[in-house]
Amino acid sequence: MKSAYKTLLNINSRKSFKMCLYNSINLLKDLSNQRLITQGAALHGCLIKMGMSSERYIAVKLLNMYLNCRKSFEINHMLKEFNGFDLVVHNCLINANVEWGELDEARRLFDEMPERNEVTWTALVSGLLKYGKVKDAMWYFERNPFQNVFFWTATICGLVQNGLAFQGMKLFLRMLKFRIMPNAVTFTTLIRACGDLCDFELGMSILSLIVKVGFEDELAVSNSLISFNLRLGEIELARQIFDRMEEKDVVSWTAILDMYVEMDNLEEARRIFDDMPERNEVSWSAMIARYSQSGYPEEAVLLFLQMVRSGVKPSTSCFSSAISACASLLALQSGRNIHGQVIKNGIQEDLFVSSSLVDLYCKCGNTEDGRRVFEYSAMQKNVVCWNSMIAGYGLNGQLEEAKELFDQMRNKNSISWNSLIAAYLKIEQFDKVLDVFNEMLLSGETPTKSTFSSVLCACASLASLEKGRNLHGRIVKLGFEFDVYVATALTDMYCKSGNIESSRQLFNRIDRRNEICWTAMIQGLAENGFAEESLTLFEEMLQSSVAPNELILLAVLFACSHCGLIDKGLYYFNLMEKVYNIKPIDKHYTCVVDMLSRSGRLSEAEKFITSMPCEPEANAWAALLSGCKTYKDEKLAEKAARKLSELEDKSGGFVLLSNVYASAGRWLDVLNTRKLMKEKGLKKIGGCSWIEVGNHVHVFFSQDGSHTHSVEIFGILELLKSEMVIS
DNA sequence: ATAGGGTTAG
Repeated sequence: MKSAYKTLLNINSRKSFKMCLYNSINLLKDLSNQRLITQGAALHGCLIKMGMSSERYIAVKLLNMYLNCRKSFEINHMLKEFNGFDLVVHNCLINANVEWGELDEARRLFDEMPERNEVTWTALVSGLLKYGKVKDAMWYFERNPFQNVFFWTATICGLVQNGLAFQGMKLFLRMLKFRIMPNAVTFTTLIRACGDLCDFELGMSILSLIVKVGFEDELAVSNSLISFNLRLGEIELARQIFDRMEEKDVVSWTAILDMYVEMDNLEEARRIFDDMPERNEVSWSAMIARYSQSGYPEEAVLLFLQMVRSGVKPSTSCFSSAISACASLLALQSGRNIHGQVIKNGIQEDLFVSSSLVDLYCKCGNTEDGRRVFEYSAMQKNVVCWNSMIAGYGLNGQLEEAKELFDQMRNKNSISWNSLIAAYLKIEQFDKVLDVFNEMLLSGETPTKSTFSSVLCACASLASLEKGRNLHGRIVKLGFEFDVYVATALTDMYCKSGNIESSRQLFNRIDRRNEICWTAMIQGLAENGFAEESLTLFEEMLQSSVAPNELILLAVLFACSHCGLIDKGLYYFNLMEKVYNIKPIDKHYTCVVDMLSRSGRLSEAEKFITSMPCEPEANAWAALLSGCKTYKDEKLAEKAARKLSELEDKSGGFVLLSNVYASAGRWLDVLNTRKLMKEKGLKKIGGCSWIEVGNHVHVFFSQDGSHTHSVEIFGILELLKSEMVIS
């Protein structure tokens, strides 16, 4: 286009007037579409010089260009040139107001017009649909006296874009009854509608129509068919269509890029991206988004930087994907830099951009800046923006703020509820999790898979088998039972409530097991005393394609320790770095100390704990101390207790130590230890147990008052005792 | 008037 522009400016008078006029109009259209106002104004100057600026077509195109760029001074100047507003000028104004989102003004113009044509009606109806005013649009639709393909196609398309694919299809049938011939654009819209409806059969009937009318080789039609097939998982068909296309454009290439993403082959997608004959901002944004969504945020940010460096102006989509990638990386500084670019580009009110910025600041622990972005984004914020802010407060444990915002929300969706539930889960207010879940059900919102995974997690923490079973029932009804996330949460819940049999049954029926669900089962078996089975399962996992992780090895070591399989435990521990490439953390070392201490290999345990490359946890010393108690090693016990009291201000170590002294008969030391505890203000925390009756959890403490109804409970107990004696 | 790209929860 640049060369066309140069040629035109260098045009000399020998060229025919008509030719020049034609070229100018096309060029103005391009400049206007690309918002190249400087070049446009220069061309305007040339046209004035050549005495062509008041030529009717040219003048209209110039007006359109200035409207597109919202240059009010030039717009007013152009409007003065026209003698009164005729139909065409009026249509231009309506289109521009729709573009600016000034719907009321567009409607006012429409109502004022002395005469209207099909363009006027199409502009108004498609404008209303663009801003979601479906009812109003359909009111005008029924009253339009002018019928043509453009009008019908625009309306069908508007309905589809508002998520009303079925209504769109119905309108298409009416269109056929009116004997209006669909064109290629109509068909691309219809194929998209079939994709929205996930209806392969319907898509195929539309395709048969396309072939019948002879549009199957149209570029846009083929492109829409590629994405239709991809959406329905027909990867082979998508590929076939792409391969047999004679002409391919950026859209085709960008669509086929998604095919490889669908096949989990990001390297190949990247190769397509690098080898594409042409790229535009959409191709860039597609690739950046795919990296970010598929768990490769570093690549997403790198590609974004490469895009900026290569001089392509990032679109708002690129910005939101790049910011989201920074959020996953917790890269606050890079995120701030991009935020600066956002402000420079004047797109801080865009809801996609501001939502991802809110998320970025909150994920990085800065809810104040998050709130600032939230406040300064668009006046009419959408659900996503609100949800990001609520989830952000939740992530940082600011429950009051989250709840307040949640209560202010008018249009909540399931994610809003899930965010609040997750927030309570995070601060371990498990009862609140269940309360909010009940409120959610009462409000009529349908729980999703992630709702269940959160609520089940709360049940597992409460070891509330009754509620967990209840949820399981709902899950079965909704058909979520074998979703990996839900099934894992269920498995974990049953493990934590001691119902290992149900866990096993569930686990065996999960087909695509990920590392999280293996961890849950291996850990659950180990903690419930099925250590050997747990290790067998671990061996089974090693045979599958899932690689072990930190947590699984922790569970494995735990199992070995509880099974007395010390050498096996040490064997796995040694494999961690060498074979599985996992650097042991303090928790793994603690496990090994525990393992050695339990079996009485105390000096080995001591050697191990002192040669650790990282600082031992307090629990490691506690494990050693506990071993000392079992095997009556007072000297080592004193050392361990000292270390333990240096690391944490809890009573556990002192209690253990005094027990060690007691079993050795050193009563004076017992007294001294107790005294020391008192001086430090430490008190032994009593154990507690609980039982669930009906909908209520009853907690019993081993020491004080124990239960609000303990007098009655003990009374009944005495009564039962006497009954038993009598019978 | 169209086909390809965007944000939030687990």
